[in-house]
Amino acid sequence: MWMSESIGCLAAKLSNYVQLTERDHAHLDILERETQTYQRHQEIVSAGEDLKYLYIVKEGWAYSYVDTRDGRRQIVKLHMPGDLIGFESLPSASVACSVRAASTLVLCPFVPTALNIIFSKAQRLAAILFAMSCRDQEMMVSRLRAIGRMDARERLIQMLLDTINQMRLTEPEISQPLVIPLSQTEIGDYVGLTNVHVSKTLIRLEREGLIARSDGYRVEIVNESAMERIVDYENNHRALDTSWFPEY
Amino acid sequence: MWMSESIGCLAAKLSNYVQLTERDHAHLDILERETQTYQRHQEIVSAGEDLKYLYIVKEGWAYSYVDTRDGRRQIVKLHMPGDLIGFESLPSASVACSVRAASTLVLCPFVPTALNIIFSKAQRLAAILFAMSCRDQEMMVSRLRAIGRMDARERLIQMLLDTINQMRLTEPEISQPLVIPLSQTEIGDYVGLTNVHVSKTLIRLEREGLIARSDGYRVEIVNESAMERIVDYENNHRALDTSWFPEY
DNA sequence: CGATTAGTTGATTAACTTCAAGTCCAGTGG
DNA sequence: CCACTGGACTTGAAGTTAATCAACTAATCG
Repeated sequence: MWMSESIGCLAAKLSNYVQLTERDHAHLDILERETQTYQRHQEIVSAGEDLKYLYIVKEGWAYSYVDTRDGRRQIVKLHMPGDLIGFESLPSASVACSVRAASTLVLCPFVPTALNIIFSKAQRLAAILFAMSCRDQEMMVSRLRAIGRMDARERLIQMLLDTINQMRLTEPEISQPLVIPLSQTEIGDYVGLTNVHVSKTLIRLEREGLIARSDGYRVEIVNESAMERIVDYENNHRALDTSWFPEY
Repeated sequence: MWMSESIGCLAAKLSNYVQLTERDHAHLDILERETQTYQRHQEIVSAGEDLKYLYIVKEGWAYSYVDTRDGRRQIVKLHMPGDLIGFESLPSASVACSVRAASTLVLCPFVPTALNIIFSKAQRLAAILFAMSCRDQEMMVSRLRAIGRMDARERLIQMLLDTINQMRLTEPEISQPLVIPLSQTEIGDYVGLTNVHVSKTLIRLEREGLIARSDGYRVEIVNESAMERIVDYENNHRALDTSWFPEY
């Protein structure tokens, strides 16, 4: 655990959207004071526990997931640097989704009561957090559409586009091929398919010339616009509307 | 359009969770000042439009949905009295989900800039709204699990349990049989199935003695605990943890 | 070097969709 | 009052998609 000298990860992501004041930065620093490192596949919290911490992703990827008793798993969200983890657990104070490291991972844990200060002393920041929570909902809508109404090929295309666009948030000129630290079983758990069918469908996408793969893990999105047309894609990650934010 | 004398619908629902102050009530009244009535199946907003209003449901049911160009539809949420509509559209200021009346419906529209006042003058209420948004996410997690990893029978069971528990929020001792103002096509769009398969599966649930149906629209949940066991159900709609709320 | 994990492949099976026909209304107009 | 219409639901047959099962390959790691 150490003080971060550089700008925080959440602050970095948020400043893509809004102009942050000194005061905002000061409050955000409170949230990003502590860090904790995890290994790939390490379980960070398990569903059902009492909620102790919320997290900001500093480095690496994590994912939230839910299980059924008989072993089926659904991955709910991917978390990349600057993302917030655990807000769906806030209302009931018990963990709604288990969280696991998808790669080597650095998180900044903070206690929910830290929000107290933000709501009372930094209302504009509170509004920003609210907006991020709403944006999460927007992404869940798109995932629901994909899983509920798309076939395997479309689901994987949607996932790849979501992923690259989420990566671009922290690295706008991202270089291909992408390294996606998820096994095909995990990809299947994300899009609601089996690992076998993911394998077959990725091979199909490769034959169609939409993607290229190398080394087993690297994926290149070869024909992004064709893929966007197939799933009628729209990128959610645009600027924030701040017209309803409070002034200081 | 008329002033409401009685307690607002949102206020009524929130007071199931938290003790609202005079001040909270005053601010909530601002949001519930106007009302607008719609007929069953009437379109209230369409995806892609500029966001003009957020809504609170006063009476009746609505649902949010998304379409694909080729006509597939996914219903995202059901909205019942006291629910908030449209928060997923807030970040981008453009409507993310179309909204339609499922029954005769009364809504209270309010402009997003009204949130400005709540965040700056009623921080505790802002925290409550934030908590409601997080709770929405929690429900989306459960829907994602259902649609991504359950078969038709389990999905319908999950939907029925979600529905009755959501109804209990405003009417704790709800009387069966329930009247669910959704066609089987709409139910299918909600759970990611065709109307044909919904029909067959409901008949199966009826034969199994889990539900009973009458009049075409009425559904009775005959064996709720058995249904809860089948889908490993847990009811999200419990008390709110308010320990992180700001004081006034 | 065996042991484990991730991915691929093919055969079989199960679940769900599609298509098409038919029933049972409630509403409409002659 | 009755024929006509359209919507919602049901039913059965046929077709498709994805799951399951099982065997095999390649890579990694002690």
